[in-house]
Amino acid sequence: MPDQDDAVIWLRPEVTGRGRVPGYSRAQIAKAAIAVADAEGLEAASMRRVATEIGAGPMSLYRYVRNKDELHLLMTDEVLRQDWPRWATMPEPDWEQTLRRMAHNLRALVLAHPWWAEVMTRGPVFGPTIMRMVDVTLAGLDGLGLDIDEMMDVAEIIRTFAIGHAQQEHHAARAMAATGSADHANMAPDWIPYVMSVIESGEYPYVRRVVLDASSPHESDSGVLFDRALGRLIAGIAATLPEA
Amino acid sequence: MPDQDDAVIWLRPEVTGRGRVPGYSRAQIAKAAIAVADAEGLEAASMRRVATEIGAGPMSLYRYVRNKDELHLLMTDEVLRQDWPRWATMPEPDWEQTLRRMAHNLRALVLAHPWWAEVMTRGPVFGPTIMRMVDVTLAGLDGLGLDIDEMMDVAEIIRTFAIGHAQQEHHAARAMAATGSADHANMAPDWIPYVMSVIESGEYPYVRRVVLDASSPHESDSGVLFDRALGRLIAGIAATLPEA
DNA sequence: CTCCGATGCGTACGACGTACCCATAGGAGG
DNA sequence: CCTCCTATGGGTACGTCGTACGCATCGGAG
Repeated sequence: MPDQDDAVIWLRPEVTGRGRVPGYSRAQIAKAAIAVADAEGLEAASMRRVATEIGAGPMSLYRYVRNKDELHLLMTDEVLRQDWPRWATMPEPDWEQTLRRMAHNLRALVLAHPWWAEVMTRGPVFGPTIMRMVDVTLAGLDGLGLDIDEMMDVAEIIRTFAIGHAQQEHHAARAMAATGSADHANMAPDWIPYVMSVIESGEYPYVRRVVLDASSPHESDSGVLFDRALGRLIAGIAATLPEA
Repeated sequence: MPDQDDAVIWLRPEVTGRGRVPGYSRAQIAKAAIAVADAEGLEAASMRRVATEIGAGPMSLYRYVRNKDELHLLMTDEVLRQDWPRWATMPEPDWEQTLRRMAHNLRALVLAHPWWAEVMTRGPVFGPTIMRMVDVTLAGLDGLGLDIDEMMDVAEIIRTFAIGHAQQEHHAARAMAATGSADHANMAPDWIPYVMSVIESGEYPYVRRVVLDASSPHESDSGVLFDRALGRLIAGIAATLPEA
């Protein structure tokens, strides 16, 4: 895990040494915001909500963070920082193994914190641990005859795939949980009648097959589906390496 | 392009035949909302804003759409409907060509309407044209010995990759445009000093190389980068096909 | 002890999503 | 033709949001 001092190198300095001592910490704020987002979604992690969650006034967080977007960056970096033990032993000597581990780590993060994918894909993401992750990944791709742009491109492909696929897995799992449990009527998805009308219209034969012929234990082996697709992607990358 | 009547099969019926005749149309609302989102981002396409844009009152849109989320679904489907000529001639006899065209179409849509990727990845997306797109894609994967789950999985892999990669391209292009044009000081990215501090800290050698050694015309050939990565992915899929 | 800079936070403004209600338009049935 | 009935457009209102601004207060530096 990166040093706690890394938090000093943030968009704003943690402590300045002058004036009143802060009553909260960025890590504390991030943890509270993460808890809210995990339980109720990213949009629930608002400035005011997180502030009241830690017992602070509505405007107090602005001493630690400039925007709501910066709060979300803080949360995103903190999540990765808590997961850092999985990354600390990278890169592997084998570049394929490095990419595999990176992809599986990202997938696990998205499944654990679904809002994380939203922040990671909405725009460029910065933070000390994020940068360290990029550095580790690129280090694992060094010495293959790729220049820095190509290395970054390969890393981005894996990153995009892993986060996007995991996000899709999460949505599928949620949809199945919502349709399967009719007893939990509180989260009955409102698009069910529309999907029914679609498959009854007869104009979408393949969509109909997807809905009706889907194998039930779809989620149990989603991990191996992910790994299989990842293997295909890595094999494709290996095939176009310079010294292959 | 799908029939305009397809709009009738929507989450709510377009016209009921009784009572006062509607003064607006879903297509009109969607077009206005798309214009706003293209110009100022998805979060600017609010209920009130779109309503005033078409000269309606704050609550009038709720006669055409149930939620803000449903407005975004409407926009998303309308964008695809306008792009439908590119899809109407699919599927190709060659499944690889079908996937290639699908991926390139999705990429073009994301680059033309960056907010589109956000809606497509935030949750399950429905709509008549979306369903048709899924149907066409799955039709292109029929007869390869895959069951419907595997066909859907292959399509999702390509879809996830294309949208995610295009979204990343867009962010990279925006970042480069923002840093390159210092004259347009209105959109000076606020993370520049942080990135500078990161590469000056010396702790992130590869990030430093990415920032300093990046080849300038990064965006000109981003299309071929996309196509190369897509080719890798398709080759990987082809290698694991049943009758290969 | 004094000072001064940073902190915590109250107030306030505009924008948001949307629940609720009502006047109204305009085909359907007479 | 008139009447009725239903769906429409929209006004009002409530709670929440991000955040600009200002002020009292705390506590280390001098």
